[in-house]
Amino acid sequence: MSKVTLREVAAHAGVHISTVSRALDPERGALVNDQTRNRVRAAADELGYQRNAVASGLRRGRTQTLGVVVPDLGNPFYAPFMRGVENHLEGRGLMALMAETQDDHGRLSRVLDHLISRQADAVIVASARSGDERLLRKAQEQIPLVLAVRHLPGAGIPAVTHDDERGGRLAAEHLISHGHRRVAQLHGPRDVSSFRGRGRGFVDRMRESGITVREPDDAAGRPRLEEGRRLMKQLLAESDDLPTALFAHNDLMAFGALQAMGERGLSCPLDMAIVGYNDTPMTAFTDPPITTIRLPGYELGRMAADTAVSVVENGPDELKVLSLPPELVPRDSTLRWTRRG
Amino acid sequence: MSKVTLREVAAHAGVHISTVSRALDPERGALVNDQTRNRVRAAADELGYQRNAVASGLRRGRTQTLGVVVPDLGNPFYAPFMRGVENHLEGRGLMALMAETQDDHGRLSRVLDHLISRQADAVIVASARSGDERLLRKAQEQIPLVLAVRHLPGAGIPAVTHDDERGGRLAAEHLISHGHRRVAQLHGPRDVSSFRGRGRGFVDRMRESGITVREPDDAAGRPRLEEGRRLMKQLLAESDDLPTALFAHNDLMAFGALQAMGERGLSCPLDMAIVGYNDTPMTAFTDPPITTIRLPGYELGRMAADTAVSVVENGPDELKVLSLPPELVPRDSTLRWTRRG
DNA sequence: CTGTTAGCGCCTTCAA
DNA sequence: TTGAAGGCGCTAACAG
Repeated sequence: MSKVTLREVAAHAGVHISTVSRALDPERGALVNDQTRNRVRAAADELGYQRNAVASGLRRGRTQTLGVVVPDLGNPFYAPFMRGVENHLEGRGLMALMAETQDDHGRLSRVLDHLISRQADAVIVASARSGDERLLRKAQEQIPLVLAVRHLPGAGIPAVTHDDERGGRLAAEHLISHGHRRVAQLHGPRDVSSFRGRGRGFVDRMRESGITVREPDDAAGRPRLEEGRRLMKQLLAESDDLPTALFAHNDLMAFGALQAMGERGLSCPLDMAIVGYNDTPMTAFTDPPITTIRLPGYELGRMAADTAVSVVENGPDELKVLSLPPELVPRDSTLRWTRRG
Repeated sequence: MSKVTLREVAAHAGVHISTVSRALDPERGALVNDQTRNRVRAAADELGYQRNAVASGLRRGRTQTLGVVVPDLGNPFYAPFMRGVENHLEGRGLMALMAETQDDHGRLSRVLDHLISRQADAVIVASARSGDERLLRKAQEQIPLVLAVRHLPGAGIPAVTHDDERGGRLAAEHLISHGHRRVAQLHGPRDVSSFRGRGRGFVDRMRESGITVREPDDAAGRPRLEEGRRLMKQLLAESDDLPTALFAHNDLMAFGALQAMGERGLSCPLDMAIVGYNDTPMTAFTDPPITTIRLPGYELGRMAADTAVSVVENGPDELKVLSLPPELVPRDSTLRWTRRG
């Protein structure tokens, strides 16, 4: 493997290694005589020198590395998110260390320890849940943190999130305007602020129109397809007086609900309309295409990365909290009902 | 930030720092007296010591880091792949540095340089294309490489791939058995071995049954939805004598083809049957659900990570090349045609 | 079993 | 503008 170090380059160029170090660093290159610098660069090129970022990181105390922690890489929402992060880092000489928590507190703890040990310059945490506050605050003493997607209000950590409550209201308004009065929701895990926000917004807006939102006894343990299916089955079993519309707290749960309906011989939107959340790419292609609230993953990723970088460079800003607005994307899963109603 | 180093722990425990280093390393812990070790551990816990992995990496020449390079994080196929990698590393104390190439040669080159500079212990390359051989061979002199998903036969690099040619044959057999005799394919980028394999297998098998495979003049520049749509439009425009079945080289292109059909008022599978490739999760939910060839992303990710780890630990094995078998997943996009035919 | 010594490769004073 | 020296935090070889 490569053993070309500053020493070899220095010998080759006939200068001291500290001169090479300076000449090869864009920031300090100006401190070196033009001729010398060219000579050094030529030598470096010829020998195929590549700076050892580990040694550099140790000395400088900066590793040019960001940790990115997501709950579930299997959730298609996080692909654009990671992409947004990566695209923002690429070209800046930074790279992302990736980790998944499976919404497990212990795992989050281990991941953070790991990232601290590796001296990541900052960590983007997209998997925060209530109950993680203490852990995160403690971690923050060791390493700059930026929350993304899921907020943790009051924890004093900068965040790049999304107005979930407004999203819930949008879903409610859409259904109300389509004439629905018997509605239900499949609630995502209650220890995640995003789902609480969605639920609150939806219920509040419905209540303003005098409508009570039904829910299965359970909330989802994980915001995944199987849980959506399970809850929907429960809902369908609970009564014959079925709701005419459903708000699922994310698209995966909406798919699960769709499956459960299919298994019972019910069709969407005729028997029940469905609104999902996230605008996962696949919602446009399902049968029927699903009306959903757009949560801009790519943009959130970019902004989270941007915030993290600026926190590293300028120190923790005055607790920056950004929130992107939701947007309703109407599709066929809420379409036809009006024709009947 | 944390400044607890071995020195502090040593002082606290009243021993030399090298003893602390030994006591805290599971591998060398046995070399230390039990009492001493306990004392050291207690001190470390009390002070909240966390080993500096950067310093350790510099000294040991091992960073416990793997690079993972994929072509496109937006392609849903790579989510399970990355997940497989991550899950295999988690628990082993390794982490993945993630990068995307967008199928761009220059970008791959930069990414590899970066990973070399960061002293990753090995790199999993899932974005190899013909034309990258020289680059990759050169990189391999500096850092162990493992190819995943896309093979580069003859480059002398260990690989964890999939039998694409067999997959293409499976697609052909399925269509033949459904009575199709006029068939076309949407070819993925020709500089990627996987697509060449799929194309070859499909065409060969069809030829064995005396069937000529039609293709639009172009191949896809990128294996993405828009390209699938574009090619399909081209195919539909080229003649009135439309094929009765289509093989798209991946699911995204199949979606694009489906869109193009919809825009022309054609329906699948009645007007044309479609077979995709990858078994992306969403293929089960589209309208119609798409028959596809399963490419096991999660398993490939795990195996690639496993291979990379073993290459790091045991040195480059005798050019290990693993290949997982494909499997046809029949769904509705090829269903009804038989009822007519 | 524990301490001493000598770096890993780089960057940053400080001096010349 | 360049060189010399010291050390980031850790570990490996050698002594004792």
